[in-house]
Amino acid sequence: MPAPHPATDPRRILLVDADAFYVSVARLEDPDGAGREPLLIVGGTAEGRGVVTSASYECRAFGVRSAMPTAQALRLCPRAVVVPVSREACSAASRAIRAVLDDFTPDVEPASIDEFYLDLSGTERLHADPTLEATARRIRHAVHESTGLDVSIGGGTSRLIAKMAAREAKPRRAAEGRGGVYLVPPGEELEFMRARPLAAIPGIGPRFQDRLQRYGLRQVADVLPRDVATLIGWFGPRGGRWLFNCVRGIDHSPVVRDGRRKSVGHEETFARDLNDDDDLHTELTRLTTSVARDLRRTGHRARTMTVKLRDADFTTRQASVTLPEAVSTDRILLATARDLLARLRRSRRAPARLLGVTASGLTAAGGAGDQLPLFEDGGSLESDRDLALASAVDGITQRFGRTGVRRGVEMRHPGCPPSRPTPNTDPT
DNA sequence: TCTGGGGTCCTAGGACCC
DNA sequence: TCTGGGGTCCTAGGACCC
Repeated sequence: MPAPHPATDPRRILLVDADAFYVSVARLEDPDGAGREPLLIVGGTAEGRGVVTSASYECRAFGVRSAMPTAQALRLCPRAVVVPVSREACSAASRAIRAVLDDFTPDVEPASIDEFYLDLSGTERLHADPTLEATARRIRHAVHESTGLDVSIGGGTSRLIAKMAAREAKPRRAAEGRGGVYLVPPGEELEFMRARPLAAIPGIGPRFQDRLQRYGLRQVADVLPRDVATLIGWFGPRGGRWLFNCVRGIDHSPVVRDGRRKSVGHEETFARDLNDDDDLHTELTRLTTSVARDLRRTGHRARTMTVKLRDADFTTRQASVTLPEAVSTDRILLATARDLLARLRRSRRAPARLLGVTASGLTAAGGAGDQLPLFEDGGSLESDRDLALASAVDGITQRFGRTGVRRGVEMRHPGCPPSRPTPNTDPT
């Protein structure tokens, strides 16, 4: 088989994107409840501060969109039913889709929980399909057979084109049923792009749209007549060049198999703002131990910790610190998080609506660079005892659930219920 | 309308080193 | 005593995506 010729053979990229993913998973999980409800919203509750994670196509007909406050969504569509969906079920569904895609090419890159890029370049003979479209249809069928989920597939010579094409493949209305396949043939990228608004390009959000409009640019067609120098003058070397290529459908970024995870974090918006240091401390402990557990479960250590605080007025601040070595035990992570929270509270004391903890600068536990002797006496931040304790706690948590082990700080207040303000959003 | 939770990537300034 | 420039790391903030 002749090797593919990058200079002459166009790439064959697909974006496989699940339709109404969270709603579909909720329906599969509860066929007799959510499964029978056409007007379905996954997301926060009406009383709470939640937003819509995903809405059924029937709900979208009322103007309901994801990221919209749930209260607003219910005003638009009062008969909608709001349900939660478990994070585990969504992860399992995502893995199940991934497993099907792996049968078609080794080059699968997850872009989010419900989106995957595939590079099918050079697989023509392998699949023996007459066209890329035929392969895409087989993929849709295989995913549905195996998972019960519907996907829409966009395709073309780059990730950018595949992504934008996928939108064209989506079902517009519930009546149209399942999504489909939309491919942009090689050579027709410019024509495909020309007809679209700039806002449709991934990476052009509200802020960039504002800047573009200041120069009278709303449509791809408005940008096409401008030369690179002009665009660089307006949007800087990076932004200008990027935009120049984008509007022509040019994107050379590769599909990368299994990009390494860069960070692990958890955050929570409280049902009511918290201003008491003990309350915040309790929440910080809960979030940090949970991050630590995920870190160990996924075989990571982290060098950088970040604590995020959103004040009642929605001002969001963060503090971070990089440790001399990568760590993964509760003791060090908790001590670090506490320092960071104290720093944020010192600079401004306002009721908090959200607290978040993120670990980044990840390294594989036991991998190269892990546990370098840092101090002259050969000591390190975490003792063997810390590590043994952490793994014992993980064992207990796994067997008895998260209530099996509680931190001392939670037990210090016997009068309080187990310190967990009811999360008002769905657990995804 | 009153704004979730999971992420990635980029920028800019300052520290520090050569 | 004053002065350069490049590279890397760290921190804070922000845009963006699903």
